[in-house]
Amino acid sequence: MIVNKQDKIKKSELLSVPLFSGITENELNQLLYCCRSYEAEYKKGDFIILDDDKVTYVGIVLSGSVNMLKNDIYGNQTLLTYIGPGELFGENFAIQKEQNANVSFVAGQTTHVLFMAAFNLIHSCSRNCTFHQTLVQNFFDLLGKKSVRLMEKIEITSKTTIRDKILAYLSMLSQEQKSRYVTLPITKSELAEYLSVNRSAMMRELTNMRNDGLIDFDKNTFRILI
Amino acid sequence: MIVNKQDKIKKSELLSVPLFSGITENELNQLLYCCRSYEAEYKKGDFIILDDDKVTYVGIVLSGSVNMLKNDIYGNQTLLTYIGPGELFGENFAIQKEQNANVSFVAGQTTHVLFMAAFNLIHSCSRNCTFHQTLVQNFFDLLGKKSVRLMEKIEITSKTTIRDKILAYLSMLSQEQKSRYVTLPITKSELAEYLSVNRSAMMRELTNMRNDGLIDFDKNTFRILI
DNA sequence: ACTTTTGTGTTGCGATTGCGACATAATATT
DNA sequence: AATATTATGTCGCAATCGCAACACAAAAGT
Repeated sequence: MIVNKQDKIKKSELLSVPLFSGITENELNQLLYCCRSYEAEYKKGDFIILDDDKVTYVGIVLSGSVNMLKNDIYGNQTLLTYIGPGELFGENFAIQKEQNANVSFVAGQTTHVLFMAAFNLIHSCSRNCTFHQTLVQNFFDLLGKKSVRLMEKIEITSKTTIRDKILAYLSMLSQEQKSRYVTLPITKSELAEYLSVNRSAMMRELTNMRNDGLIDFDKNTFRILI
Repeated sequence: MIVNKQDKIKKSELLSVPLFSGITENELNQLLYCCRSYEAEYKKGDFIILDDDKVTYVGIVLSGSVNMLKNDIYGNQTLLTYIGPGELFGENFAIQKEQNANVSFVAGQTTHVLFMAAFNLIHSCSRNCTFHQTLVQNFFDLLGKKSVRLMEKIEITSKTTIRDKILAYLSMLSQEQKSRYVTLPITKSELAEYLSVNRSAMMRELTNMRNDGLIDFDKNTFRILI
């Protein structure tokens, strides 16, 4: 995880962000201006506020990670999903307006974010820039991925036992990281929250699974032994 | 729930679909042609296939409902969400290409669906129709709602006890239907599946809750007594 | 009208889980 | 370097839940 110490990230790095795939450096400059974009850095635990009264922004995680939390009326909190580098958040501007979804975004670690005005991003500007087609397509692709993330979480938490939830989660990580050695992108406590299970019950089950020869782990590194 | 017996639904009814909000009847005609749209009717339990090899279509539920299911590699099935009149499904065309999400759509009852080519829907056609701005905006709003639906499910299933899950679910229904008398849009068996709990355990808890004076119910009608 | 399938409701039992309490390790903060 | 905070690991106990099995009602298909 590389944290950029400069105020502004290099253009070349921005070009590798999925949202800008197929966009040239020239177009990117126009685009960033068009969408009133700016960058910000957050430390672990910082709340990331999206609403700027008049303009609604979407955030793109450049480095680090952002946790998406939902609070219910009783004050309970659910970790909906976490957003990694290259991914979008806050793109559901419809939500914020129509109903109070009580979704909040919190930096999971030191995190660099690029903000852009959502409206300008998806609508052609007066100059009818050529890249809007590409951009809209990319935007939809990212939305699809976000949706997949939520569905993954549902699939995982739908398992009835803690053991099955852990296995489903590790299996997902294994696919993502293309290895049977996987590194947790979150703390074990956060994992328990993500799986919607009691933390100590999860710890107990983890050691049971190790004793049963299903998995092995040390700190945040896990090995899946089938 | 009105099921249209005709082959084609009236234009005036289509205009009331959220995706077409702000679109004139004239524009709608262009649009439907542009997007190679067609209608289909399904009976309860019918699988709805979206992939048409070359063009990927999105579906709009005109009447009835569609259940969105996810199958894992072990053959387990999860009811991700259900899609009601005016709502979209299959819009994540990015998903089907990039990774096999194993999502399938099944009619929950007699259901009328309008299909449209997704690409043409979000991209301006050669004639640069004026309504594309509006359409893209509507599309995003609907995607946001879909996302909210998934988050709702996560919030509900994240509760630790069956009782809390039921209460969270009924509270959501109550908000939707703007009444403390609510009608289940799905069967009780499907509800258990949606809540990711054992059906008989859910039944037991329902009667417990009735005995404790929390709720009352008859068939598919529930009353919330706080 | 009859049969088959699907949905509803109930119960006992054993397994799993949440909870609370505690100790220690690791990380931040000053 | 000292202190505070957060994360990790373990355990006993009581509550909850999944499971299996059954009976009956409702709906769908013939």
